[in-house]
Amino acid sequence: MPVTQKQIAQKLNVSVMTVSKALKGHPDISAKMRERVEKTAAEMNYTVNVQARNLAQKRTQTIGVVFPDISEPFYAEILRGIESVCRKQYYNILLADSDNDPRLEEKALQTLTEKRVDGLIIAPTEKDQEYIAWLSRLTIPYILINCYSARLACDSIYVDRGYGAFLSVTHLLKKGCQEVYFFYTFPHMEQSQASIQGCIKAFEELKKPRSHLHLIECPQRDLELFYLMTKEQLHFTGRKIGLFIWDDEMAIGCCRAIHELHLSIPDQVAIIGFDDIKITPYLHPALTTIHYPKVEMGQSSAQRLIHRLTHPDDESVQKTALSLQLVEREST
Amino acid sequence: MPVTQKQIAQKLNVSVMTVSKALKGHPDISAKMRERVEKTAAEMNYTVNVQARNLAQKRTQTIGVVFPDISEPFYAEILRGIESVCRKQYYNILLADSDNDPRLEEKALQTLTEKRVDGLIIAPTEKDQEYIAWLSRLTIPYILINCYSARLACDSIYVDRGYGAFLSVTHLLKKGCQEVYFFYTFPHMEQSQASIQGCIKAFEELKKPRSHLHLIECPQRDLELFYLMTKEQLHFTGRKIGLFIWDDEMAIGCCRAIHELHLSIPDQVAIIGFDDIKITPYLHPALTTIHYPKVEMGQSSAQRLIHRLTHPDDESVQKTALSLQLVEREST
DNA sequence: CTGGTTAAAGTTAACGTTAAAGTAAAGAGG
DNA sequence: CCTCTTTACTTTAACGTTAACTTTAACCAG
Repeated sequence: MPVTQKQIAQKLNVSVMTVSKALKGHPDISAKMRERVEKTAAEMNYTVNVQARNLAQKRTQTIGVVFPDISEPFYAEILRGIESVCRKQYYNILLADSDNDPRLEEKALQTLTEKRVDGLIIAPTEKDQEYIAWLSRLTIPYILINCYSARLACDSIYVDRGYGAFLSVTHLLKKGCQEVYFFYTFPHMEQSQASIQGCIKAFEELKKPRSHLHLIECPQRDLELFYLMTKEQLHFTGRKIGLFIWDDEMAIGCCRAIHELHLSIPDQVAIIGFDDIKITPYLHPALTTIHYPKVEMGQSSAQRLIHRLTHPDDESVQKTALSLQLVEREST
Repeated sequence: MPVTQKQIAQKLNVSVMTVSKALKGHPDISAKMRERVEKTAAEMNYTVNVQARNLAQKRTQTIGVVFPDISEPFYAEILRGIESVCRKQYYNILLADSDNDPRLEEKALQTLTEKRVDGLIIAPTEKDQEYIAWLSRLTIPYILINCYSARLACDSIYVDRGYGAFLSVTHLLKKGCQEVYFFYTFPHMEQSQASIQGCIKAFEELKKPRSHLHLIECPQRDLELFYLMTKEQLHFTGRKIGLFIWDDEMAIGCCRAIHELHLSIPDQVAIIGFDDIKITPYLHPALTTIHYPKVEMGQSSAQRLIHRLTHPDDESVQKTALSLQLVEREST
């Protein structure tokens, strides 16, 4: 069993309060006494019991982060952004993985609430009515990231995926692609629908026939699935093909399929991803992609949340869109 | 402020204890009363304060996990293994990232200790004398993974990287490579030294001249660095080159360099990675690698730790080596 | 030497929950 | 009808820490 302040106090024949005050450098305590306490605490291998402290102080100095899948390099980079801000402001992070499952996400939110985190940063998996109702039941400040919903009146930080799609498809068309395929997933998310609209808008602005835009819905975000769907759906007829893929990781699977179909990148097939994860410049061919400001998104969300925590009276709702940029590499 | 049992009790005009017992289905409480309490709790949006409960129960039902870098797909897969076991046994996970920095690792251990996790699973960054001393000060059960040290008398689960290196280099030599390069990092780790010995052993067994084995030490585990080092160190003289790279992710950087040097894989350069992360089959060319039992490592460590927690009297020390396997793909 | 200030402790109660022991009323057995 | 058990709840105390208040003794100006 871990050592407590009480045990230190008994050993030194002082009160528990003296120990508590000494350990946090309270001016009530004389230098001599403080040193004695510190020395004994070190000898006895004392560490505070954060849970007891939190209970007494009625705050945890911790924020909860809920991601669909931490193992995606994409979320890992957002997390770095959050972490760097939290570290400076002495906040701890409690991370929960929803595994892309709305039910697990609710459970994660439940768990974090029970641990009494001071606030939440959530990258939601889904946003149906029920989920929104659940969110509104939260009594602590929270911020949604990587998600946009007009229906939700809460702080959120997102990118305009529709605009990203527009950029991508415009780029593909300008590169001479005559058939454009958009491989997407999460069909129920507003962002997916916005992406589709972005693709269509690009076709309209460049006055290309809509029939050359192929929208391919992948039921799951899975490497093998994107690989198989590409192999199945792609038909090369001599007309240059443009591929816009939901994200960079899935694009790796699609590239594989293109190679196995013996099509050349970027001559016969141009391909563009989304996110700009770290390995994209090293892939063969290096992947053209839409740069997603991941670290910035993490930092902004943490800053905003901490602001909310330290200014509970500020009730304004802030929706921030971060900007996207096309990064041209070898695959287009 | 969150609702407490006290507030529920007041509303129902019963004692706090009745509420507490009712909420956990204690047989002392009548069905009627339990339903009333449950209903009111739901209405008032009550959630337990886990910290208070942990304090009272003197255990957290939580294990701490310390990884050098969660964003590596490698650790993400180990984590999945840990998670699946913990979920079944009703343990929570508290994750900490040491960012490959021994000082941050100590801090992470400190934080987890303060949060009073019941036990720890640690993938250590470094293992100098000071670190070992620090570990021995821990008063809770812990398990080291992905690390082997003869000097440490504690539970550990690891793979024999030396044997992996032996497998790899033997494979490269049998594929006709005449010059073999081993790109490695973390030179102070016992595993790195073991790998070097494994390479040498392969050369000896196949009676190849040691001078054709090139050991390249990369000061950091970084994609750009491995890419640059490959470009700088590789000299193709017509003799087939074999590359054995510290891990799959770094191998992606090396592949990039090989392409830029206009060398063909696997004809002029064969390359083999380590870990078998998810994307390797989809890379172009698909990467030959050593399969690392990541999920199994996670599961075993969690099982072992939970065993230690539930059988505090069992003082045996268990060192488990998991087996490695070569997965041949297109790059060799 | 008095009254007031200050330094350096100590006391009390609280945070939200639970374990353990206690109690009152109802039901059972002889 | 009296004891004995059982049911259903209540009381008390504890977990480890801290906030807020109180005490004690020393110090110092007038």
